[in-house]
Amino acid sequence: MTVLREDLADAPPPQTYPELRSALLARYDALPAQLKIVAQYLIDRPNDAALMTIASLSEATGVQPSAFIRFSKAVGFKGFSEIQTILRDNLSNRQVSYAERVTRSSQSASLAPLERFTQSAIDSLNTLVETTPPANIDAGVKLLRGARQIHVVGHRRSWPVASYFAYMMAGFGAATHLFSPTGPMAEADASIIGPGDVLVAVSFPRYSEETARIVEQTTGMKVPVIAITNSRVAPIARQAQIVFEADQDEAAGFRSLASAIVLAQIIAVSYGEAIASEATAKR
Amino acid sequence: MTVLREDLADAPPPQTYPELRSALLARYDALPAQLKIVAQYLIDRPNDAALMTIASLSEATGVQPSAFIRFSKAVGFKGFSEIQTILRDNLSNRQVSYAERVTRSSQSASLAPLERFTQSAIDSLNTLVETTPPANIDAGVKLLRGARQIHVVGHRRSWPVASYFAYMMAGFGAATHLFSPTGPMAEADASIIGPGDVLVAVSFPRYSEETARIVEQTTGMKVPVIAITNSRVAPIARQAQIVFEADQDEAAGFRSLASAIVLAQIIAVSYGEAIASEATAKR
DNA sequence: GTCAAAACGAAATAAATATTCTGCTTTGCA
DNA sequence: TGCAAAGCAGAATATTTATTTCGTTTTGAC
Repeated sequence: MTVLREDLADAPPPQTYPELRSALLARYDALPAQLKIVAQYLIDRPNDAALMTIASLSEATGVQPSAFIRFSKAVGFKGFSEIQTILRDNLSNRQVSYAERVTRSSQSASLAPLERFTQSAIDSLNTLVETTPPANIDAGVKLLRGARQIHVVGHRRSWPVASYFAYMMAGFGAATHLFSPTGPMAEADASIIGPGDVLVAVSFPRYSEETARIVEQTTGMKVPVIAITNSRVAPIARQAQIVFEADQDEAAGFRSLASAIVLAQIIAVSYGEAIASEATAKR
Repeated sequence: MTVLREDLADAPPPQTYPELRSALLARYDALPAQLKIVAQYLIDRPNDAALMTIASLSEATGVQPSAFIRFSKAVGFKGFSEIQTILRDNLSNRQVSYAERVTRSSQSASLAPLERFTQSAIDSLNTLVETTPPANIDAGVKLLRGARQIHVVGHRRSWPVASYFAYMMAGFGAATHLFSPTGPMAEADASIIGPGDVLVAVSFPRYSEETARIVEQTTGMKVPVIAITNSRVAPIARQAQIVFEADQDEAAGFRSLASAIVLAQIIAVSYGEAIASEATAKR
C-alpha cells in the first residue's frame, strides 16, 4: 500500500547550506555519475556556484544543463534555483565571518601558522617570477632535451622537490633516474652517470654533502649540471651550467618549499611543451 | 561649439567595486532624485544588491526598474547588468587583492609557464588560507600529539608532500613511519599500524588505489585518519576523521603542489610549536 | 548475451529578468 | 505663468536563463 522507498526521500529538503552540504555528502555514493560531478562541484566550490548560471556551471563541469535539474530533483528540490538560493544565502552570511576573521588575525601580533606560511610562500613565489629569466628556462629545457639520460639528486628537504621533478619528467617520457634519498651508497651511484647525460641537482641549506659530492664527480666527467638552489653562491651553484634560484624568506625559521616545487613544475612542463610542439611540427 | 560637460563623462567606467563606489560618491550630489536612491542603495548594501534582481531592487527601494537602467547609463555603463557583475565579483573575491585579480584576468591562455604556474599557485594558496578552519588544524595537532606512532602515506604526485611531512615530523621528534612510495607490497605494510596510532594520508587525483586501500584497512582497525586531499568527496576523505583541503585550480592541466606542500608544513610546524610550548610550560 | 530500467544529451519550451519605448509629469528658468 | 528640458512610471519588448521533453545510450540483473 505505502510507498517503500520513503527512506530515500528526505522528508524535508535542506534549507540551509550546512544541511545541504551534509545531505550531499550522505547521498554522494548513491548518485549516478553525472550527478556526482554536480555534487562535488557544489561541495568544493559553493561560493562560485552561488553566482554562476546553469550554463556557465555546465561549461565549468562538462555536465549538461539538464543534469543540474535532474540533480536538484534527485535531492528533493523543485529545481536548481532552489539550491542556488541556499548557496546565495550562505554567501551573503559568510562575509561577516570573514571580516571578523581578518580583524581577528590582524589584531594578534603573532599570526597563526596558517597565515604566516601562506603569506611567506606567496612572497617567495612573487620573487620567483621576478628573478627567473625566461632565457634560463629555455636554456635548461634545451639541455634536458639533448640529454641521453636525466639524473636527479636531492636529499632531506630537497628530496620532495627532486622526486617531484623526476616524477613529472618521467611522465613526459624522459629517460629519468632519481638518486635514492638515503645515501651511504650515494657516492657509488654516481658511476652510472655517463657522457651525454645531464644532472639536475636540488640543494637547499643546510646543504647536503652527498649532493655536493655527486655534483663534483659529475662535473669532473664534463657532464652538465642544472642546479635548483637558493643562491648563486650555494655550493653546487658554482659548478653548475645553469642555476635556478628559488630562495624563500623564512617564516619563523622554517623555509617554504613552495617556490622550489613550483619551479620544478615550470621546468618540467616547459620541457613537456617543447616535446609536444616538436611532435606536432613533425607531423 | 563643443559639448561642455565632457568632464562628467568618465572616460573609463569603473571596473572594480572600490572604483565604482568612489565614482558614485563623487557624483551623488549631481544625480536626480530617483537615481540618488539607487546610488545610495548600491553604496549602503552592495552585497545585497549583488544578488537581487532589478525587480526586487525596485521593490526594496520604491524606484521603478527603468530608473536602474537610466542610472547605469548615467554612470557610464551599458546596462545594470554590468554594475551587478562588479558587485558580484566583489562579493566572491573580496579577499583577493585587486592587484592579483588584474594579473589573473589579464592572464591569456598563451602566457609563459613561469607566469602561469606561479599565479596559479598563488591563487591556490589564497584559497587555502580562506577555506582552512583554524579549528581543523588544532584538531589535527591534538590527534597527532596523542599518537603512539604517526604513519604517513602518499603515492605518485602526493609522494613529495607525504615525504616532506614525514621529514618535518621526524625533525620534531615524532615517532614517524613513512610508507614506501613504490608499492606492490603496500597492502602488507598496513599491518604495522596498531592501536593508538594515527595515519596521515595524502591523495590527489588521479587517486592512488593503494593509498585508498591502506586508509580502508586503517579505519577498519578504528585508527584515526587525517586526510590531505583536494576535496571532501575524495575517496579517502570519506573515512577520515579530519580532512584538509588543498585544492588548486589547474593551469594548463597541471595542478600545482604548492598549497599541499605549504599545508603539510603548516600542520607540522603547528605540531612542533605545540610540543615546544608544552615543554616550556612544564619547566 | 538480452532485456528492462535508469541515465544521459540535445534541442524545444517556458519562465524570469533586463532593457527599451512611449507618453505624462515635474523642474528650472525667463 | 509659460515653455523647454529633463525626469519619470508603466507597459511592451528583447534577452537571458531555467526547465521540460524526448530519443538515444548506458548500466545492471538475469
